[in-house]
Amino acid sequence: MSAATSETITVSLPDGSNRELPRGASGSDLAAAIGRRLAADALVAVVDGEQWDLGRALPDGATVSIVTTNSDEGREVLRHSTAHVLAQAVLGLFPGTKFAIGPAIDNGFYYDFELSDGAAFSDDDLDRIDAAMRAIIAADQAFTREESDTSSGLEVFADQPYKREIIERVDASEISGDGTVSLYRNDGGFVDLCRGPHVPSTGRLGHFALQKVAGAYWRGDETRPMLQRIYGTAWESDAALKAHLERLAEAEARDHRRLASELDLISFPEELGGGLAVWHPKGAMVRKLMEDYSRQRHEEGGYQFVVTPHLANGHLFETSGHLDFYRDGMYPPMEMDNGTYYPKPMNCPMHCLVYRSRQHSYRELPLRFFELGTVYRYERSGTLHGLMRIRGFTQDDAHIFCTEDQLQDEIASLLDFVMSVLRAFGFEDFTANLSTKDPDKYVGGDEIWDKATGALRAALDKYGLPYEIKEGDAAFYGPKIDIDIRDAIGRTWQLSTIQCDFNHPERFDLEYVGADGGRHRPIMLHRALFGSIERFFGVLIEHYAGAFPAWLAPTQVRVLGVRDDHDAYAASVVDRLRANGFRADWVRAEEPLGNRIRRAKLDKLPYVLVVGDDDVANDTVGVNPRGGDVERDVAVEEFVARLTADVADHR
RNA sequence: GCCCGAGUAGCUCAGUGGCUAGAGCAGCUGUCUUGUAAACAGCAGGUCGUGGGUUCGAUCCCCACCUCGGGCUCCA
Repeated sequence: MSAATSETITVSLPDGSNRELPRGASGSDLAAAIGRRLAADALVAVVDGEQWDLGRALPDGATVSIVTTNSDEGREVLRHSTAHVLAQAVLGLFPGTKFAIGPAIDNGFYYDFELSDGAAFSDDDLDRIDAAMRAIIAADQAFTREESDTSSGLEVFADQPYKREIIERVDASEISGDGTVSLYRNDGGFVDLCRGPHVPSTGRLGHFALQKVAGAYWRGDETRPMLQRIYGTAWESDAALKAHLERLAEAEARDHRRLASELDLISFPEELGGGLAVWHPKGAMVRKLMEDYSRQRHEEGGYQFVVTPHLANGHLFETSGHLDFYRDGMYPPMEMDNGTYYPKPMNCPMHCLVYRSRQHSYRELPLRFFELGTVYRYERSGTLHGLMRIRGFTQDDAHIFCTEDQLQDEIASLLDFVMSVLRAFGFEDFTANLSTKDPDKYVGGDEIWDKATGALRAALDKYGLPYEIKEGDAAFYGPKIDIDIRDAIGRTWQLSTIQCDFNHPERFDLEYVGADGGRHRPIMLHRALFGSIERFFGVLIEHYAGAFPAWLAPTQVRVLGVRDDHDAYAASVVDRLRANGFRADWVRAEEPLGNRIRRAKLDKLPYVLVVGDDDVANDTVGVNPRGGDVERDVAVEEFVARLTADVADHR
């Protein structure tokens, strides 16, 4: 490092080089010294790992990098500053509004407000606010940071109870602890309490869209006031904004509720009650195929099938602890002549009863029980969402009983099994979370926790699955792995879970007889793979945009005669396809061929076969595959071979 | 549960304090005999979410309820 003089400072840059600057130079000055492009794109500086406004003077000897618009960090700053402009616009248009917090979130930002007299924003208001924001941005107002002690901060926000509450919390050392808060002032008299940093001036913003208004509790706490939240999205360029809005439109087009209705898969009849679905023939066929595959894999994987009822006497859930820990998620009890019964919210207690029905030897462990078990959980009405959050659903639930020595191998093979099945359904991109012990709330000894957590981690490492560790996030009864998949348009869904349980074996007094002749406690593993069949089906619909691969498609092939005198041949082709185990149908030639093809395409069938004079003569078909080119004069046997290969390869 | 929004034909949606509430698609009946994403004609289809109120008169205005949709961790 070169020596700094009283007139200069030296900072080091991310590439390891040093740069000398006049004393008092700011992040902006540094960016300008490096290059004009950088100066134009610069938003904030990162000084010794902390984000600073560009205008702050850099300290001598600091490590500094410049955050530009085209980075996640840069977009976060853009969004935060846009939220700030939103607040300025709202306070200008709605005098007397109390404002709360306005952070950047994934892909956007929000700001929470309380309008006077408990009023709410309308869609028209959003348009007015949008216009006011654009005026503030056009004025290119500078964001000016100032630090103040908490007492003067409280004065500045004398009529802003939410800001005061935040300051008081800062004062209580919950956030910064040094007794100061930072304010940002814009031209035009707007001042916000804000940790910062912000872009240098509002002119750097502008590629934003306000999206929706929603209610949100202050601090997410339903005992506190309901605020009006405005959501928006902001990007570094109009092109990026447009791309994001197109992604949202694509997600909407794939919405499983819309596709399930269009493709006649399932419905949610009002008469049935909220959060309950009926499966129509086509949806039920896909479900059957999912279940068939699941059962086949479990059978091959050494699982034993068990079946348990939907109701149980309350004593069972006292033993399992569900009535103590999970009562809010359970359906209300039914009083019956010999006790109080509950619909089951989970299958594990029943599987413990199966285990306990007789004595077990260490020689039979690990024991793997599997059930497609339907459970009922009370979800609050506002949280229900299509198939993704539902009140009655079927888990592909396995419980594995093993010895402590088997834990490591069992978890490793379990993870292999889960991943292999998920891949069979067309998912390729996975991440995992490893949840570890909450030191304030757990059962079982530290030694077994360490061992189990180590086994989970080793399995993830061995498989090469990227994972994050969620410290203290485990349930009280044991550590767990959750597996997220990434779908065709980049969204992630949490599906599978592998959980260690040191509690149930204790509560149900489960035992096995060891080689030493003594009684020992097995360890229990919970494993859901699809999670819920309903939810997994919803994810599949969205992943494939309703166009199921041939092995899952409710109808794989539709055969269409060109004229009605080809119908008999079409029917005979269908018979041959069915004889080969395929799901095929044909449609009478009453309407023009083009229209019948169109309907088959709208139904997203993998194959349409068209048969005419040539085909009748030569025992061939014209193959029109989904998303491919038409091919004429394909021998029926040849087509059967292709479809067989598609199904075998899960295409 | 709470805030906001919505509920009109099987689906997607127009529409109005006042004659008999409309369209497209789907459905049904005919006609057409078709070679790769929309043939033609006709018919039928509605307690305008449910209940109450205001009114001479309500699908429309008011109230309640039901259902659906968006949101309710992201820390100034």
